[in-house]
Amino acid sequence: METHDGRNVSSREKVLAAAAAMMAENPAANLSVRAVAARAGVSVGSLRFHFPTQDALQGALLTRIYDHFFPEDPIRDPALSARDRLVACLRQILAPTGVGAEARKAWETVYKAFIEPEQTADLRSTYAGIERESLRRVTYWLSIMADEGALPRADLTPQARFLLTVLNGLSYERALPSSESLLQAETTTLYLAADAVLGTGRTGERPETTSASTGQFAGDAGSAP
Amino acid sequence: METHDGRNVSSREKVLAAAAAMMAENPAANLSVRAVAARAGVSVGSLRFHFPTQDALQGALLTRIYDHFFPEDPIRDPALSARDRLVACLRQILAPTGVGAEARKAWETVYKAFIEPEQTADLRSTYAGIERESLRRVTYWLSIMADEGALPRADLTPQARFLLTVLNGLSYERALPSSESLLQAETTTLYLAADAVLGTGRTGERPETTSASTGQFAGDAGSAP
DNA sequence: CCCCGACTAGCACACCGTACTAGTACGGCG
DNA sequence: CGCCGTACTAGTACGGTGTGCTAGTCGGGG
Repeated sequence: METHDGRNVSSREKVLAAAAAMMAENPAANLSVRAVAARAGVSVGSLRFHFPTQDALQGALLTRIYDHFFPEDPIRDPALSARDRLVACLRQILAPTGVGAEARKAWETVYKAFIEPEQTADLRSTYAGIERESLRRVTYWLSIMADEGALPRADLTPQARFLLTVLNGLSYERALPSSESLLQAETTTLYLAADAVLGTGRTGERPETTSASTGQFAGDAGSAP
Repeated sequence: METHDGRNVSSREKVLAAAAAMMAENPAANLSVRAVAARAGVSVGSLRFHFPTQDALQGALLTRIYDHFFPEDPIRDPALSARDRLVACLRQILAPTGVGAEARKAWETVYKAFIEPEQTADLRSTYAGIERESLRRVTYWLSIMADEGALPRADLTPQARFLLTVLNGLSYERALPSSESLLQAETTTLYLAADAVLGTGRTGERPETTSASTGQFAGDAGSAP
């Protein structure tokens, strides 16, 4: 916690860890400046120094989560419930999108590649390949969960397509100028989508069951001191 | 106008009118208690008396506006089931997107308006207004269905946001070169999304005592009344 | 008559995000 | 060595939000 030793791990990291932990305990929690600062044991001034705006905090937290949420495919992780695993996997797809300017850059690429140019048969087939690849990946995850009985063994394509649509919407919203906190909205939406496919968690239910999953990465981040 | 004549038209109506006017002038405007009260020429206390919570104000305003502008919203069609009505309403939002080249054109507009240019505060607020408008509309639909008991009465924002994300994903996919039959996939996805928020369509489908009293708003500043 | 309920006004409170200032530790430089 | 600039922290202040509480006004019915 020294002010200026070689590693400035002190405050910035503590804040991030605290915020992650709070998110883990309750995804709907309000990550207010003071709450996070208190939890991290730093002052709001320090927090503001490292994260000049609330958006910055949320952005950093978002990238942190997606960065090392899980290095490899968490689909088989036995420590996680089905819906947590599914959400983690979906986040894997969402991760390369990035946030903020990065997300906009990604969308520029997509736009110039597939939407702006003339729609030739060649272009179509190229995109069809990409789409099929994502679809295959999601379907693979779903099939594993179907094996576990988490959802009925039937044609999983509609569900997979549905999830892909949600992911498309989310990445789209990442590129748009959203003034509101992306973090919570995105998490909630992901769990809603997972529940829709898995049949778990009726509407009114709170997603507090996620503490297991997010808690893991939170502990990872906060283990510094 | 008098305080207590037969009709209490005085304050309640003035507040509603003021709020509607403010929203008409600037959809991105923040309908804060004090701003609306000042505009209406009443005190925040009076406003609070008629609309005990901000949600109540927004709800009343929402019904008023949409009843006036969209009298034949399919949301009221008694011949349709809840999920059919919801899907029909969602299609209303999706409709202006168009399909094929038209959808790409629409997307180009959005791209050049909100993603490509520099992200100024002005741009942000403009988009925030649009987003909030859509969110309001969807929330309105959901609130009606909540009145019917089709889904638990709680904070409908997450669900509405979820549906908007799905719509965003769908309109995005309309712009992309998709070789397969868009219509069927879209319909399936829409119904999956509707089922996700309504809780219908699942194999088990237990009516289940909705945990209405859940303090699902632990995140809501923690000030539980 | 007086009292009661509908209504109004206004302030107080807790919380939010952000700006700003004072103070402290450290490294480099004359 | 002393000095200064940089990095960082703490604390406070300001304007904003939604909500609760209390005192006060009005009109009509016991």
